Amino acid sequence: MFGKDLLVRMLDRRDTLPRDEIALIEALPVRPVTFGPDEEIVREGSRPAESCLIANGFAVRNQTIREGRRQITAIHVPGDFVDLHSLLLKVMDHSVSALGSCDVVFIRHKDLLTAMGGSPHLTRMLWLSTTIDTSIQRTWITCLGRRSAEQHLAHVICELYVRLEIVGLASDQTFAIPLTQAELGDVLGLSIVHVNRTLQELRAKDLVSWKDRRIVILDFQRLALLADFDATYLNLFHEPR
Amino acid sequence: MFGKDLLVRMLDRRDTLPRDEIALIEALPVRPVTFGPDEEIVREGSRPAESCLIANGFAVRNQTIREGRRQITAIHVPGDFVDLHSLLLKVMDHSVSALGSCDVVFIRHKDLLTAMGGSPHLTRMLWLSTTIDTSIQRTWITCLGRRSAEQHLAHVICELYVRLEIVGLASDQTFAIPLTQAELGDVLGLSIVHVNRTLQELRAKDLVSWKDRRIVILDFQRLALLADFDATYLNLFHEPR
DNA sequence: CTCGTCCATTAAACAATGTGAATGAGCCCT
DNA sequence: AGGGCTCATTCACATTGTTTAATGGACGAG
Repeated sequence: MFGKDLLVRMLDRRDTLPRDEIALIEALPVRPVTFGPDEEIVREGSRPAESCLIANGFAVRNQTIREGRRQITAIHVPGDFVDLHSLLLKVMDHSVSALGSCDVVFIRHKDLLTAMGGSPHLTRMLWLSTTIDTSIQRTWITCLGRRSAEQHLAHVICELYVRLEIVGLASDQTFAIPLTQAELGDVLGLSIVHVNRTLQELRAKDLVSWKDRRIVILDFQRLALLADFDATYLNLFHEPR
Repeated sequence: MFGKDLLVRMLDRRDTLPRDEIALIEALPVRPVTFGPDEEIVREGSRPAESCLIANGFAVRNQTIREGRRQITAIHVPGDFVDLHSLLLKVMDHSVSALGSCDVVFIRHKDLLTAMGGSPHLTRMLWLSTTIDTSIQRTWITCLGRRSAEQHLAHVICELYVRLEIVGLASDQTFAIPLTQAELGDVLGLSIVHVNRTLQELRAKDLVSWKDRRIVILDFQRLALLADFDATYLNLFHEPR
């Protein structure tokens, strides 16, 4: 529990985790904390001695720039080891904050190092989880740079659906996520007004419905085609790593 | 040599590499290959059994989208372990190609695993190198999403200068890089025409000169201020990792 | 030398996106 | 019921960026 089961599920989707490695993860001491909407989980500029794993709810990473504007560089779902990289980066160059109410568990770097010390494969699996994050970010770069606002939004919706499905939080073409249009703008790099316009376009084409924090994908196939969505980057292959 | 000295230099800038770990790196068998301009080093969709390190020259990662358009998601300089992540990702979701003439060395995954097997710290240092890539990508996302074309271009120039300085390829506010305006457009997510306009703006402000594949930064301080450039994300801190 | 090619540059029309302001729906608080 | 909030929506207009096309310089091949 405490989200560690979801982490195992997320990793096990990519390569079988042997019993002893699962045991190492389950044995990690955790410090559970619940954050309210918009509360800061990890502060920019801080030097964390622990990493946090999402047990329930959502979190975003954001970089702030001058004049209070910000860009969300990642959306994290339950099972994501949000700032595992702080283990290596030491100083946070961005912050992590809760999207809606969010339960996380903190795990000390010290304990992580101990657990990984005896298991090169477990180390690689955790490394893999950061690598998948990177892969997602590459795709976001492409969406930001070379796709239209409409394609980009469609792409984000497809991605969230697939990622949430892995941890059992999406099915039947629908999922819940507490994302306002303003926050969506910070994800897409668009103004609120344009997010709204873009959302209308997808609605007009009967591709999605987005209401009361719940998204329904009316035609995944057409949505994915419009977005040019190809799930390869999510690394859903189960194989030796 | 073969670029491994640069890799060591790049890592050693972040945490002292003990002699035995340097020896492990130096002992890695390499397969050197030289690529011509625009040649593909790693192909999208392939399943590499080796990772490549840049010894000399530059390489870019790019994702292609419909109609031959593309987005460059990273620029790699000598010393960069370009597709170290293929060790874990297995299937490439993007390609890597040479920018100008580029010498790389390929290192078998098998040999990397062996070298890392006995050294958790070396493993972390290599992991760190992929994590720095991620950090750079996060910053690119922010540039794409929330900064003006002018700021974005200025930011890229500042970043390249700092990164090249580490490996001794930039000094006195100048460095050479074989990047055409079309390619720059694929980095910034802009049209060629707009890249040109944006470059003119920086020239008009006497911030940079960009001619014959050589960039001269006329006023780093003002350029960094304009770009809102903060080098924290490049992790230039030397400390235990 | 001359042709062809690559690259940088410019112009003008057009499309995409941002800004600022106003409105209304829903909801919590009292 | 009323007030004050957040959020979604819409409008008019400003700004930024794209597209297409044309031009000229540099350079290598023949």
